[in-house]
Amino acid sequence: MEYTVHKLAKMAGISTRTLRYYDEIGLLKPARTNSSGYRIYGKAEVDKLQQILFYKELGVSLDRIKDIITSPSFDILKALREHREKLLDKRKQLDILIANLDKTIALHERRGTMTDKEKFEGFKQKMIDENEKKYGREIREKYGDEQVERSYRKLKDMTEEQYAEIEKLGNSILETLDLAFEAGDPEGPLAQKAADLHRQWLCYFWDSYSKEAHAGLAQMYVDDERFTAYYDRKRPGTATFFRDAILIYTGMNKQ
Amino acid sequence: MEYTVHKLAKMAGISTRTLRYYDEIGLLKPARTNSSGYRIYGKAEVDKLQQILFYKELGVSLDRIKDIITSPSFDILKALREHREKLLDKRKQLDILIANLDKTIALHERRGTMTDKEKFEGFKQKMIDENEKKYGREIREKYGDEQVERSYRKLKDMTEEQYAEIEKLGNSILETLDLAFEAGDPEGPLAQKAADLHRQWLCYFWDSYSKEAHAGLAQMYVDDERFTAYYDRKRPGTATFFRDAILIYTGMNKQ
DNA sequence: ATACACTTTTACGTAACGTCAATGTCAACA
DNA sequence: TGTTGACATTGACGTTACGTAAAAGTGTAT
Repeated sequence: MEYTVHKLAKMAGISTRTLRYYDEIGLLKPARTNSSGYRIYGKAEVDKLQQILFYKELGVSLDRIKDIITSPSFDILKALREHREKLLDKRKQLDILIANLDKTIALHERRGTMTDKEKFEGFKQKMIDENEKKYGREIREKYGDEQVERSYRKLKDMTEEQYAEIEKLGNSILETLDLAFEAGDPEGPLAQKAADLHRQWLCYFWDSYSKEAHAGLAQMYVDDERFTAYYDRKRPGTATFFRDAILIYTGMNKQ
Repeated sequence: MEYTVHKLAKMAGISTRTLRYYDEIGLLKPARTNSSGYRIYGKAEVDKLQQILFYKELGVSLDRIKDIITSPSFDILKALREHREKLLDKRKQLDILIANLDKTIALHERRGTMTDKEKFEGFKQKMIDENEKKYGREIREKYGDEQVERSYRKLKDMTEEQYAEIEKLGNSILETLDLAFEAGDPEGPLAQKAADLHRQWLCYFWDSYSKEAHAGLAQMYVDDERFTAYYDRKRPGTATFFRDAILIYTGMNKQ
């Protein structure tokens, strides 16, 4: 059975242009051409086209498809696995984009409905964005994408009162921590109060609190110089002191 | 503060080419050019570039960004929502691609580790079991216990090469059938090729082939909803189409 | 004979730049 | 003051996988 471009294209559900293109790049050449230069495809070409379309459906580039179907020694499995990795990366990127879009849409929505709170909302969004930009990777690596997503969603859904509460809490932590640092004892009541305030603060962002995660975050405050700089900005050593206090608070200090 | 292309590009983390391109398409024109034609950007342009990059991060096209930032009446929310929908579609497509890739990789892996006799045997046994569980009774009723026993024994005794061949045949049947169904003619070459492949496939299981049995099985593909569901999973009507093709192939269509 | 369906090659357009190439400008140093 | 090196300009081609003409020839039916 022989086919002209039109027939083969219709059968395969593609355009004649595509067939001519495949001919042009040497992916699928016709069996022969007739006296008028018309392309004539045979059975073998139909099979080959089937294969090509199969891999194309998987999102493989024509270049790679060429490798796959022309050289029999080509490591198909490896190529497919690599391709899979690429697709996974792409999807991750998409997820991030969608999450950001959601945030942006929420921002615009609120701006449209609540002109009064515009500034407030803007600030919240900015805080999310900045947080993401600064610590996004580390936090994501340590706690996983989902945890971060939930945390952000929680922040987005907060009421103004809750937000004010968080801010107040944050200030309390710093004040108490300063006093505690002056007292010098991470086991003392002030240091333990600071740790407890910090736990409360965390609970605004985490939907499940665990001593282990709390202790882990405390360790990060010491390991990551940006956190350290933040807590040490008044007096060096505060970050380490705070970590010790939290380790004692969580009971994670005895390993 | 005024910036030349290089400075602004470095500050924003993009290339100078990008800035020139944005100028070219009228997305971001410099505040002025100096006597030598150098592009000079001011504070307003910095802000605008920030906006542009923000929307770009969201995956919005430069064309749309232009709309968004140039006309203040542009319905940003609507545009963002539509964009979100597009991204969701894209992700869905990606998920399907990945799932198909997984299946394909699994298939190739099985073929690759075919030398490992254990896995091969295990899979063969699994196939027999599944077959027995699914269709055992019907097949036994229609063709008798002995026939089924012989068929299973045949499958168990197969060599790896034969087994791979069967798998390949099975896939060929489905692929060819799909194409044939699109072509729409059960008498056509593709449909008849599918029927012929199916006969070859059957001959791996039956130790005596007959047109009558083949036609009978084809009818069962339509009568039994599980077979129908299998062949119709892509496009409804495929099972019936396949039966018709086989009836023509076996010459059993004129009763 | 004419209409109509189909074929061919050639070539530009797509999105968002990367990457030369050829040429001009500016600040600094010997 | 001349030269060097870093920076600027415009112009143009390359990228993917075709879509979409345009111009011209071919096949078949009426």
